Amino acid sequence: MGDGLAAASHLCTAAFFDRPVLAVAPDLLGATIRHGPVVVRLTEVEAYGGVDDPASHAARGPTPRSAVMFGPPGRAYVYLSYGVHWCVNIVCGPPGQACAVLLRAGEVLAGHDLLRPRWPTLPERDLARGPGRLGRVLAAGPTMTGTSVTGDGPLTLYRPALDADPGADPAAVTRTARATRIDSGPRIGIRSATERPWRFWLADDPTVSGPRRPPARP
DNA sequence: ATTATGATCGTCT
DNA sequence: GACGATCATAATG
Repeated sequence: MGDGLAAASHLCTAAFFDRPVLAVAPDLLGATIRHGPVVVRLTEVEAYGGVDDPASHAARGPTPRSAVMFGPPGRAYVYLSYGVHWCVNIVCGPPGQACAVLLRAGEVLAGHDLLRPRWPTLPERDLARGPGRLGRVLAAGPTMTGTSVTGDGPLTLYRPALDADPGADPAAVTRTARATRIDSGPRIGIRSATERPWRFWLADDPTVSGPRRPPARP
């Protein structure tokens, strides 16, 4: 391959996403997502709990927009944020639960030739820092909604390089093989269910968009 | 460094 | 017609 992906070229399977969203979300940290020549290592995600989560777009049942989340896991849900930014989620869990993981930030590993001319002054660590900018470097758009991220669509997700056993059962892909600590805290930019610490990030990673320290324990 | 504001449009009421 | 799972820019301490 020659682009640095060799150590991380294990596809995330549909079974990887067919687990509780609170298990999938932290397991996506350190994973890489690719669209064409652009590759990003994920450093920050948020879990959304579907029908039981007031902060989720799926909270009030299926609508034309949220319908994809009610379908099978491993597909992309792309929505327009504030009329400006296209943000990427991955559907998780069994059909009907409408759980998803919002990809919030990452480190660009490949594709600089394409990206750098378009944002010549943006600091390296900011290229995919925040869900809007991450969606931007991935060229996310509405037509991506419903496409699979397990190999057949424009977006492809690869398991973390440190989870290197190709035959491992998805349920065994845990933090035990991970070198980096994971922190968690409240999700960003929402007004309900703010008590749920469902935002996850790689501790001390400079590409994380929000607060990099977990809230103080009372 | 932090804070304020405009942009901009699909989605749902 | 109102409201965002946000970001860039400008103004201010």
